[in-house]
Amino acid sequence: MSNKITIYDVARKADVSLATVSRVLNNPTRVKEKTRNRVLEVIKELGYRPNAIARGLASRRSTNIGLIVPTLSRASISEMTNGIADIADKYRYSVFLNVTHNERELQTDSWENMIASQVDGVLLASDQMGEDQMDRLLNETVPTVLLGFKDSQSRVPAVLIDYASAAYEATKKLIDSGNKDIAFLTVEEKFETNPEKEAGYIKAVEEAGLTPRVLKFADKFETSIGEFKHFFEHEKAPDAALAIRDSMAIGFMNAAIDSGLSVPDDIEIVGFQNTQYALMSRPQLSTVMVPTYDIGAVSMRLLTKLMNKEEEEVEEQEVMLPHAFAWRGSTKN
Amino acid sequence: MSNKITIYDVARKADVSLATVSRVLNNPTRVKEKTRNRVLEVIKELGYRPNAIARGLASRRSTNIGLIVPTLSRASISEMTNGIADIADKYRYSVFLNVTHNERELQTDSWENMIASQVDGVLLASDQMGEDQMDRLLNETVPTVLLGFKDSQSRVPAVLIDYASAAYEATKKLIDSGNKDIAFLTVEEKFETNPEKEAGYIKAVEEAGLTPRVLKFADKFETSIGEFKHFFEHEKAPDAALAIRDSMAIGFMNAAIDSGLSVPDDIEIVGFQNTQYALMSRPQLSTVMVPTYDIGAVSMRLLTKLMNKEEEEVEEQEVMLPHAFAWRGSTKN
DNA sequence: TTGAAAGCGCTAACAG
DNA sequence: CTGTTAGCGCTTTCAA
Repeated sequence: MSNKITIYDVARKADVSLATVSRVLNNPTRVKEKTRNRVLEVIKELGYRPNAIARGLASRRSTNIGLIVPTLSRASISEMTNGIADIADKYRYSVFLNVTHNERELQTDSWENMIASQVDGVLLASDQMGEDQMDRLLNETVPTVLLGFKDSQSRVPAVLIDYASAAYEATKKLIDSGNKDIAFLTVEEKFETNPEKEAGYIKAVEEAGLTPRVLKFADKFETSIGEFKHFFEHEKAPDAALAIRDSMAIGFMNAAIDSGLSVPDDIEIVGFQNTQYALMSRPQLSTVMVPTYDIGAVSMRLLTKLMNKEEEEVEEQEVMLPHAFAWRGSTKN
Repeated sequence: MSNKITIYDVARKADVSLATVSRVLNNPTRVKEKTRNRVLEVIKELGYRPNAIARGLASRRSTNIGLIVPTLSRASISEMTNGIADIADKYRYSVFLNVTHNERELQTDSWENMIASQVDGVLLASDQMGEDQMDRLLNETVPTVLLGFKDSQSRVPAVLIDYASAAYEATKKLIDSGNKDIAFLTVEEKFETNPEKEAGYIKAVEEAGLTPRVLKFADKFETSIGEFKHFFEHEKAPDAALAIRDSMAIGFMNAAIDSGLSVPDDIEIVGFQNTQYALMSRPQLSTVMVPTYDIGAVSMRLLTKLMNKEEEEVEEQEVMLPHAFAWRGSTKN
């Protein structure tokens, strides 16, 4: 919009047809070097910038991708988005951002419109999609990659970590330290990956002949703070706890300390994600290290391949990224 | 792309011209109700979704806006973006996300291309723009709003808070509590708003006849942690400190506590922004409450007005949002 | 290696 | 209130 200069102006001034100008932009090798240089010069001279919209209409490729996230308030989502943005930039794709707030209403036309015609592919980090919404999304013909969770029926490529194993291993560590009453801190809502984390936790606990203790708190941090306080005033404190998120682990840990317990001596705490939060708490939080940035970067890269049909043959990709652990002050040794 | 159904298909099936279909979509009142309903029905029946790209080309309005941010790793930026996304959605604008990493290189063509033809307006939250870049941005003819900072020459509409006053008032509070050696914690880089905060701090300190003490630490949190530790081992601890960011305040506070000091008795700490971090630290962090979400929401709203030329007459808008303070455990009383 | 010409799917005068 | 007709700025055959 900003530039009134069109491909015609360039063509005229360079004394070639607009087809040639188009070629130097899209298939430079198919234009004689001399002509190409002349055109390039005029382009620079005139400050010509191709109109991406016209290009999109003519070529039926927008070089835009759509990113659907539930919110940006969660550090993990933001970090993923950083990874996506970097790789998208590298491959010259622009990113359409769509924040859904996990609304389950039918009123999802916001992202549907986006998909309708403006994007060549979709990255989906919304972690509370209903089956119905997922179905609608799959009906779209644009390639899609799921970030940090997977379709229950594995119909869609996804990039994630093995949450069940991660939770299993973290719980195992807590068991090996001699803890008997190990709690799992989660939320009521069925986010995509939490059930997996819970399953890993349950498996480890039951294998050890212990009793699972799943505690549910508010999703919203501010609200959960009061619940943690209430918990330590009225319930028996566990020996250890594994939380689905760092922020929840920290809220729980702070409440434990406020109630007079000592971390990690009286109670050990482990979080999930390794956000910046983990380094800010006292003691610093032990946590599952999720390669969040990489999940974003890898899925964007995968999407570029799908958009170019580079791996059309591979029907069902599921990229499992490695996880690790950061053992810090909130656990013993 | 996903839908092969065009406006022609709808027109044919509804037995009207494509112009009429276009009208029911864009100027419903200018179509007889009966016709309108018939068209609407066919649209639904066929599952027709207008192609936004074609629409953009024909109308020369994309209903897209561009959002330029330095990173999403900073909680304040993410929260702003949430506000932007919500209002954009409300006004049916799509958001192009561009993460710059504050690179000062010439290679800024990523956002330049975005602006070239795909957006009707720009929201700029990049807080380290050089004069040259700013100039280039101003050369673009799309309306632009700055978020959380302002153009030094006030040429561009901006939505922000009065950082200088906020810092002044926070410092004043620290002075009134009897502190003499009050430090200001900042970073080396010249982000747009930090000099303002510093100016407010300096003003308050000098007014009270005290000596300013500006301390600079690494921008990256992980790096700064070591520097804080080093500081308390080798330098004289101040009586109080005001930081440019919550995360910095917390890192500094933790280091103070680790060094044997008691907060707030030995040293009072105040942050800036009121992110979730502030509630996670022990003691909880007193901080300047910046209406981050609102800054995003209000600027998006302002941009819609500018894009509709609703306030063309108002040449230089500067929306100053109110700030407040959250006095918590890291300060006395 | 280059040019001519036909659209991409829609909006926006202009008639009627 | 509705239809006709030009484009929007570019890509992409098809010929030359």
